[in-house]
Amino acid sequence: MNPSRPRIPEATVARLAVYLRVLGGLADSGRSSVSSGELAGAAGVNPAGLRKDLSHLGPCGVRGVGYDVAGLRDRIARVLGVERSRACVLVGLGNLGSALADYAGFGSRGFEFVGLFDSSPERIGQDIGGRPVRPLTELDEVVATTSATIGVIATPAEVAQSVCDRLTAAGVRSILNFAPVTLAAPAGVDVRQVDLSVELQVLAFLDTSRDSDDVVRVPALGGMS
Amino acid sequence: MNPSRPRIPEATVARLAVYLRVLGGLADSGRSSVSSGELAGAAGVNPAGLRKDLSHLGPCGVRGVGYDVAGLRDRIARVLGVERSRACVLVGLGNLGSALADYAGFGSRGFEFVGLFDSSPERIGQDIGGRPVRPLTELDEVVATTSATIGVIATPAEVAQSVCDRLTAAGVRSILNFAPVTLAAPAGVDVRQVDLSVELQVLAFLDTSRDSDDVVRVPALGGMS
DNA sequence: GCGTGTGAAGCGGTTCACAGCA
DNA sequence: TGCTGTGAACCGCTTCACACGC
Repeated sequence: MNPSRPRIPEATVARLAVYLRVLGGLADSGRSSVSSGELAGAAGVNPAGLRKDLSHLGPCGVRGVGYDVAGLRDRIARVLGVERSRACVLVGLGNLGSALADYAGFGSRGFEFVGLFDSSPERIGQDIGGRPVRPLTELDEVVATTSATIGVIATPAEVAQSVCDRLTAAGVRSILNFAPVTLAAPAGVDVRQVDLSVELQVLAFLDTSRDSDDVVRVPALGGMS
Repeated sequence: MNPSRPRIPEATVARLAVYLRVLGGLADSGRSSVSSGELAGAAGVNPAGLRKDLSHLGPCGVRGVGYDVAGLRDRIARVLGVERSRACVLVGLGNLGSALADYAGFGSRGFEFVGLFDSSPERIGQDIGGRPVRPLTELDEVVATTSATIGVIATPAEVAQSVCDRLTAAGVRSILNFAPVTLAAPAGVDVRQVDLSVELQVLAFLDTSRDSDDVVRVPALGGMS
């Protein structure tokens, strides 16, 4: 009865979030319909792959025509669970944490920071993005009263694991971790890791191997006829 | 003759960067040797998978013993191309860009920001992380004189594509993009996308589907003997 | 004996080609 | 005719099991 039960591959879920962003832009500019080809182009993927992704939601287009922009957007939002705003807590308000707290993009995409936490006395009480920074001791209370299920860690690496422990103890079930450490969390808690250095190092590798390849680069290019 | 020529899978490259981080920590704490099991545990992966990953670099352990911490670390660093510091430029010094420019972790992991750029007059001239913010007009010159091949985009979405165009025109070959848009770049230029909203939305999905699954959750748990 | 290195099997995701419907 | 929806082939990564070497 529920078409999303048979499980959606995680790779597809990540792309659905991208489609959602593109569809939002199209809707804002007044478009009412798109083809898989156009949508795929804007999202940077293969049209057939996009249709396969959408097929996990059940039929949602019109053959020979395309997809209804607003309808598809709402459907994806519902599947992702961001059709209404979700409560998040953020721990660690250094440069990165402050940037996240201040980032307007989250609010418009279905996330609201209902609690900002730090352990440093000089940060507590500050206002960031219109919300006060609280001491970590209030974490349990805030998570309980707001029913927040998502936590974001933007602390130094050394304390990230202990923050993770406190978040899970407080009832948070999903964690986005920016600290450069691999976190251990109880079963049933999802942890996603964003490591900025890893991203740069992958780029560095592609960069280096591209350079080495240049030596053997195909010289085939003698005019085109 | 070069063991890394047969191409290393990108998934493996990303994990190599994680191993590198873990090995750095082990070396700092004085450890001289590790087994695949221990290293895999600390990196959050399967031991057999770790050995398979390392096999792409050619034999680099001692059978029956394990891996030499410093030796493996240096070898991975060389393969990734971060054995010496690499020059990067950063465009966009809002909250996120400033956080990145200020992040000490990059310096210790083989990256140096040799140029910070913004188009906003009130940001130009500011010092962030000990470096001055310059106008975008100086981009070509800085890229040329420093031979920077990596660029980081932390601008608003609206201008990200034009910044991407300028970076590639200036000679940058690898781009890390934080703006929530899909960039189009010439062939031969690698673009990696980090979209914070996408990460949160994937978490939201896992969160929602976990909740639905709870209804059918295994009640098997009747003491442990 | 122990832990690395690796061929082989297994699995999931991507691509293709075409059937189906407006 | 045009574009969606999808079964099937294809490809690459992950996992397993075991041979190899200290």
